Amino acid sequence: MEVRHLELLRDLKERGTLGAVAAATYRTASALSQQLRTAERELGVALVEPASRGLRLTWAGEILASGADDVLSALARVQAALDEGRGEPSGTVRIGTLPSAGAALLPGVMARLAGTRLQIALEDFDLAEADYAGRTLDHDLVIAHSLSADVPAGAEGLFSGVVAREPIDVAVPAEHPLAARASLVPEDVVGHPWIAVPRGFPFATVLEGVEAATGATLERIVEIRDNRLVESLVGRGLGLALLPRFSTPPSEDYRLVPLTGVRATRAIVAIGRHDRVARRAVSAVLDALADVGAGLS
Amino acid sequence: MEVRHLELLRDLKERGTLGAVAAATYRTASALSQQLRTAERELGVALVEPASRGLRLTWAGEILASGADDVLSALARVQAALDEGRGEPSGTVRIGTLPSAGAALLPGVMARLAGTRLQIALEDFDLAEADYAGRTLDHDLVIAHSLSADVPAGAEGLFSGVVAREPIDVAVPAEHPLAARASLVPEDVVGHPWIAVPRGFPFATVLEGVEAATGATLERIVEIRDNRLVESLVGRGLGLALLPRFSTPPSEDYRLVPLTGVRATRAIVAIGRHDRVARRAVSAVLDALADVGAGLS
DNA sequence: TGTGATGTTTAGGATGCCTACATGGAGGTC
DNA sequence: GACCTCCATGTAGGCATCCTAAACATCACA
Repeated sequence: MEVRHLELLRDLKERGTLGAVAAATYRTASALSQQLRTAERELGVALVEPASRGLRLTWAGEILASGADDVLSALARVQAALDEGRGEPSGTVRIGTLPSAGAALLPGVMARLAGTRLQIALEDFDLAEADYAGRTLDHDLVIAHSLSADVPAGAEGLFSGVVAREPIDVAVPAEHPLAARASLVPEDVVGHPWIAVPRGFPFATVLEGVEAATGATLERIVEIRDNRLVESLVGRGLGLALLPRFSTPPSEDYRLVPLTGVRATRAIVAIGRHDRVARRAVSAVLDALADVGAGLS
Repeated sequence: MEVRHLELLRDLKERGTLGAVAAATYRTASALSQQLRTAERELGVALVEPASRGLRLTWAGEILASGADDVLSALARVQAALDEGRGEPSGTVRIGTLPSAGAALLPGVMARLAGTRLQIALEDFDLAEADYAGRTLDHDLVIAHSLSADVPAGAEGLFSGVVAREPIDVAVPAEHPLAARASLVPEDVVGHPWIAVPRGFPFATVLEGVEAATGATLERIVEIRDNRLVESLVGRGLGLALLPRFSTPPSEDYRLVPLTGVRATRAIVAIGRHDRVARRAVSAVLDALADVGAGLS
């Protein structure tokens, strides 16, 4: 019963194919195949079986794969205790983030971490809510968001902590009749053209909420993912759009007006695997995130 | 952070010297010394330091040694889950026992285990209560007893489960005036010669309880450890003695009379290290022990 | 029926773990 | 103080293990 084998089975379960695990761990598929063989010989049980083009875990493989988390977390806790005793945490923390929240949070985090021995490796990606969880395979911490709950879809088994709650406002062109309003309700915004996002992407549920509340169907003139592009389209007066308050820069071309009467808030959530979050360096970054997040609202 | 190193540090902490660990794990001290060096190089911290003739753990070594239990227990739980799925447990369970409780319990346990694939390796030793805990290093399960609490002295960090509660009776020679009594109180038994046990050994606390309750000092004509020897001395009329009810055979030469008015019960307790008790084979034996123990009272 | 993706096999090289033996220091004994 | 024992450490070499590279086998899909 070796930790290496448990880890391999867990990775295999998560990444699906030997090749993917091999690439992620900088080894060859051959090495992993041999490790699986060795583990099966030592334990006397089949751990994987061929399934279509790839492999599937047997019941025994499943047991070991799910047990791996406990073992690796225990190991990570020991490492954390050691780091704790050694003083200042150090090392590189790999962060993946959705762009808007990253823009709002990470400058502050980096500033707070300047002068420490912590390094940040940053990557950004714009995904559907449910896809952020998968990126925790490649990053220690993933900054995701959730429109409906405090845990993003798909992140149920992971560590997750709400960093901030960000209102989602209606971006109104400066000359638009609604631009002077202090706040808007769903009935105000129907009948105007909208710059929307594709289904499943951020804020789509808010638009659907507006439709559900009014019974109307919004006129979606385009479907755009990138918020900068949305901003410039709104600025040119092409229509209304939804934009997150903290990460949208002020502009003379549009105004952000709060939307009430439907749920128009997203939770910005940091998610990660338990064994990685247990690292002292990672939890230090998490603290910094929470700090900066609290300062936003 | 390798499990092998954690285990080594834990063993070193428990057994005291590299040589003792080497003997217990069938390796040379040189090998272990090299392992310590490797671990220190990998972690970048000193784990041990010379102290008098041997080694002492540094603060970092202490952290890893205490973290080892969590990690090894997690591993053992995975193994147990695997065994569970595989059906019947198998393997050898090493039991150490105090002789009297072993005599009362183990025939029943062995009978219950006949026909399974479980093997029992048995050893017995007569020790002071506080010394049983140390034997869990060499046995999966140690059957000990406790006169005052439900956990034997020294076994605080270990798994422990009460298997049975055994009354300690007064063994009275058949012709003795007290032999016909249905029960005795402390006042009844002072003024008679006693066959006692050395201080710190089983039942000594009961005798001290009798003295505390009456204010008298008992006349101890001998101090004997072995219960069989005590039985024969009582049978010859040399004096009164304390004997455990379940593990003392009936005889025409003496009678066992219950003692009331002082705590005269011992808890027969199975103790073991968490990672070993997590083994499915061990917990199966534990179940059998509890079964047999429940049948005694 | 090819073509690409996937896992497996084999051989060989690098690394790591362990034993045997020699060395050095610390305590205890006469 | 000389000697002995216990304990840890250093060195050299054997052996197992883990990995890579390359060829192979299998399956799905077009």
